[in-house]
Amino acid sequence: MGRSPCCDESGLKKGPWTPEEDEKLLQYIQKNGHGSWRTLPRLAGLNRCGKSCRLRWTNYLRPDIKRGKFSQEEEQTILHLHSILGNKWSAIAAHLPGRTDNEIKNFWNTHLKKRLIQMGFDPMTHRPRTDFFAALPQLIALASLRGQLELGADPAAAAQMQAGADVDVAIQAAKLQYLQCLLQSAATTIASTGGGSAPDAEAAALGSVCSPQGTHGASTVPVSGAGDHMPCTFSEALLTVSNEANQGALSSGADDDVFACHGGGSLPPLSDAANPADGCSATASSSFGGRASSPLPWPEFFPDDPFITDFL
DNA sequence: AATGAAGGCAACCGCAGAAGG
DNA sequence: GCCTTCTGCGGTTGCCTTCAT
Repeated sequence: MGRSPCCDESGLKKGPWTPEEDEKLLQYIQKNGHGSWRTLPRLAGLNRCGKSCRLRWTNYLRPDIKRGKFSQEEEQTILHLHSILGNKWSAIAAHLPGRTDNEIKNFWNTHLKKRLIQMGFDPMTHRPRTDFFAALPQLIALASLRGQLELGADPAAAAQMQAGADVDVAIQAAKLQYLQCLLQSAATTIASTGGGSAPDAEAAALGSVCSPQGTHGASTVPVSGAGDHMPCTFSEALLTVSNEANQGALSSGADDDVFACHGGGSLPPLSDAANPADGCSATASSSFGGRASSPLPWPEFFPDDPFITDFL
């Protein structure tokens, strides 16, 4: 490709647009359409390159542009589509009438991305940060070592603890297996990140996301069934929660579904933890894989989680 | 009130693919 | 099939505004 930029001709104005320039461009396009962007500036009497005119039109002057803050529904749609499409801003914008790709990109970079990071999610994969998982084995080993040292240094305490050993060992084993399950999930995520072609992903998005006309909310949850689908990315969790909230189901134990992995101290079955193909091993190729009944830990798994702090 | 830092947004730049000759 | 031109997209930059000290 290597083609020279269209704006390298000297004498063409750059930088912010003046109201007069806006008016000229608006008038011209309303009268004649934009036609060829390259010739437009000359015909419209603008000392700008065509590229600059096109950008100004599509991002600012277009009459159907929606201004103002993004609604919660729009946020959810962006999060969901980004988890599937990645940085395909134009594709995401196509699902948000009145919003430009530039606006969505800016909103993502300045708000949503930071929020995900703050909540411990990788903004690219929408999954818990892998750097935490990378450090987890060492933390576990350290905790184990500390426990053994304490036991060895105090025989009386060791004897006392032996009394409740059966229960403790069982709990610790369960917790360990649960953590292994999480680690397994992280490894799977890393290994499979980036899979899937864009058209496929977009098709999947189209199938599961709101219509362009914006009937969000409950309908944004994948059609596969909110009842048996467990969230595995941030946006899915968000969608599931909001969906269930919309249905007034949260108060009747629906949150047990969303936060089933450890919410309230419940743990996945031990047999499940040993099986990499079960629900505790997330696959990143699609957010909507056939995980019928196994809970996923992602949405609520944080380093400061009571379960984790308790374990360590 | 002044100043520096951080945040937010508009616009630019360069690349890649499509279209046309 | 190759080359050139045009358009669109995503990443990045820089300016302006807001906030904190």
